[in-house]
Amino acid sequence: MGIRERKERERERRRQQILVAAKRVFTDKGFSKATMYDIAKEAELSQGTLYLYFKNKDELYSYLSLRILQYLMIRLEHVRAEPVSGVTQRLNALKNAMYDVYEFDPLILINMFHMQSSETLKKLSPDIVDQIDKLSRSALKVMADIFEDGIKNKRLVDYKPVVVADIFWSLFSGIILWETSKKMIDGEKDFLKTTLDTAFEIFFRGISLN
Amino acid sequence: MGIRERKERERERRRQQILVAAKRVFTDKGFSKATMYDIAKEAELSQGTLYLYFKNKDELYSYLSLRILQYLMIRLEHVRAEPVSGVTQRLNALKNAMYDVYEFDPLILINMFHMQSSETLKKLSPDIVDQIDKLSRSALKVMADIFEDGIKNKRLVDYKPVVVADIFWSLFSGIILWETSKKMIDGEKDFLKTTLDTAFEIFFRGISLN
Amino acid sequence: MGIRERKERERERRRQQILVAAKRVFTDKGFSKATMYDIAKEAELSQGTLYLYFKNKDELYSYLSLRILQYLMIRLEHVRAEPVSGVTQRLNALKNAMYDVYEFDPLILINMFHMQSSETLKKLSPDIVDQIDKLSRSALKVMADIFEDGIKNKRLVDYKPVVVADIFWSLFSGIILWETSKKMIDGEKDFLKTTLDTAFEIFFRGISLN
Amino acid sequence: MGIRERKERERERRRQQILVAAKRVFTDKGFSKATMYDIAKEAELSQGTLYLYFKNKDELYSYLSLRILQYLMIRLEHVRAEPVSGVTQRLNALKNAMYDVYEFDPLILINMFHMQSSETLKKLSPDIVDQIDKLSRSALKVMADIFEDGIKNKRLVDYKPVVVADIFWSLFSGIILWETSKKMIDGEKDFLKTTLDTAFEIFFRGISLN
DNA sequence: GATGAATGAGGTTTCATTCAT
DNA sequence: AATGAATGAAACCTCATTCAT
Repeated sequence: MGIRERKERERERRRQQILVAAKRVFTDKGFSKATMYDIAKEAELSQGTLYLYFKNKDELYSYLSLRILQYLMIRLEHVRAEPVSGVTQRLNALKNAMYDVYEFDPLILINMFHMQSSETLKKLSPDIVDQIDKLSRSALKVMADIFEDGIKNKRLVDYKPVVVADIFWSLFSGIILWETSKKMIDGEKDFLKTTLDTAFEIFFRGISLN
Repeated sequence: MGIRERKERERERRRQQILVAAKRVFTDKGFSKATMYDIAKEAELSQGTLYLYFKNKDELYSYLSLRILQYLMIRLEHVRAEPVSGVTQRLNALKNAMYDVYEFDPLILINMFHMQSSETLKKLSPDIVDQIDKLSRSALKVMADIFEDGIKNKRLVDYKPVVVADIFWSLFSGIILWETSKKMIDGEKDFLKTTLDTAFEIFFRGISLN
Repeated sequence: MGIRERKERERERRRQQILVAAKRVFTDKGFSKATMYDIAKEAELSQGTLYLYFKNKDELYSYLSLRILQYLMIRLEHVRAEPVSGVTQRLNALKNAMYDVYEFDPLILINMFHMQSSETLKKLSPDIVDQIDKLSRSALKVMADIFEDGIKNKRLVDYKPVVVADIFWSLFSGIILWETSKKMIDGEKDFLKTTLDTAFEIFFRGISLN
Repeated sequence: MGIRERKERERERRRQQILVAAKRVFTDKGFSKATMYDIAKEAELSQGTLYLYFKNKDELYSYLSLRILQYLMIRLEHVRAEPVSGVTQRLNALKNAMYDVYEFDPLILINMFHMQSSETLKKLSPDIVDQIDKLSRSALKVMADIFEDGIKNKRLVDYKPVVVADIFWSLFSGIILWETSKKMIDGEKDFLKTTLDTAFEIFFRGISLN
């Protein structure tokens, strides 16, 4: 391994260290109440160092969204790559993938929508906006492909695959957001997993033929 | 009408005027980038005046959530109050109610989740936290009642009504959030209504017997 | 006097108060070592208040240049307005005007050239760049007019009036800069006035016929 | 050549390399907006290395002034060393020397005055302050000598030679500063050379007898 | 000698909130 | 009741300088 490569790897490790710290802090306090100082402290680095790895607070933040999308993509590829089996198994695999995504970062989705303000988007480097755009498209595409399979095999209702994928993803994130919100407000017990289970069941019934 | 009452009414009018302005500004810039100055200007009032009607920025903000919940509640009551008819009609009425809520304030849901940060909740007066809590419970309750009806009549699958209501609400807000987000990022055309239609169809298929 | 007018006047007074403080601080420390905190303290205001009157540090700074140009302009108008007399008297009046400008703000010229970095110019509002531009043109114009008079009357050498004015102004500011610099470096006594006297004498001899 | 000497020479070469880069950067951005990183990049060295050759930013900066003074000194010595000729030829030679100085570094004079802030001077090592002091004195001395010659020969007006030299230098740097400044602000064409010509002509007329 | 990642003090700037009018 | 100038704490961010490699 060349020296240059080692450096690059070291740099990547640092970025991850910062992202992990940032995730904790953002999750805990939300975007606007979290300060760069908090994140630096959590990462056991100085504030200045954060700026060596991320252009500004907004950009650091968006890399978190990117990260969860990347993880989602990896899991979805996995589902797609599995030896072809029946629709039922595939939908099941899809469900499990979503559970994993949730485990990977149960709270970040809450803040993920912070990015939508166009004011915020303007400050991001086009590169990252582009990446986020591409990744979410790809992820949706993979999901759509899975549904399309089922539709072609006359196992699923003939909706547009892209729309079904959109709804699937909306349902998933909507539940996480809402259940988390309820928990925050009245400290209820964590019914999320059960709710998610039921939701998937309803959804799959809803798109299945017979 | 007593003088006291007139004053109270006047005061309420002012509050609404501020809330309308705040909605526009928050929707446009997101919570953290919106300033009290922006809101004051939009409301054609001074910054100081805002504080005569709302304790602080967080509280002003949460009244917006309260407002949409109140509207939701009004529409739901309406659905419940309708002369009892078949499940299909009631689900249809429910669907229409949701469209109305969306028309009433298509974007505020995006920011509504800002509130969930427990740091934010701490700064709100207990009174408003309480109101939000009550209202969302009631709204969910009405929805649950509607589903329960169908379940009792053996027209709907025997899930827990509360859970079905939760999922229904999550699906609705998830789609709004996601579709809006897509539109922001790549300026796609507005497919929201169609997606929402399909989503409701799938959902209703999913919970229906036969 | 209307209330609006009074407010405007009050606002102008505040601006001047800040400019006076800023002049002292910039003169004392130079542009980059002077902080907004220093200026605020000197003006007995808070840092935030400075930003109510000036967009940023660079802009606050440039208003100082504007101020000296305005004073220069006033004095020059005075010279031009004087009942027409011989060239000698007018040049003398011009000389005195320059002495006054020097008294008005003996050190600010040192820093005035800070502005020239195009990086700095970019951050200024076009309005102020425009004003500075116009004022310095006008001032140069008045000087050129005076020289033109003498040239037409065959009392001065036939150089282009604009160029003569440029040289006159350069000589003046060059001497102030250089003498101040010498004083700073080796604390020599203040020969500026004498040097300025001799310089003007040489210059006037240099442009006079016979 | 001993090894020690070779090392010293190598070290000197490096210093010059840094100074050349620094000149470019300072000229481009002005003192305070230029960063050590910018300079290092321009010099194709690392930031740390700069500190092996110069104590700090201020010191690096002042060596640039030193450098132009050194060049000025070399050219002036040349003028003085020329086989004695008439005053006219000598003044002409002096004029050409100044043109050369201007060619050597047309913009650095703008920033040269940054140094005058006493706050800046305090941070410089006494050594360099001393050198700058000595060099500028010597340069002025050579100029004064030339003028003294003319005065003794009854060709120039009997002003104090030192003062005449001061004025000459002020005129020169004043014009460079002012013309550069005008060019920056309104992008006018480069009349500097012409203006400089006229200025010298006026100055020489002004100090000449008859 | 050279590097450049890391530091952290300190700068500029913002903005929720207050309070005299 | 309404104002809006003023505050000042605290945020983001920069950058000269250091030091382990």
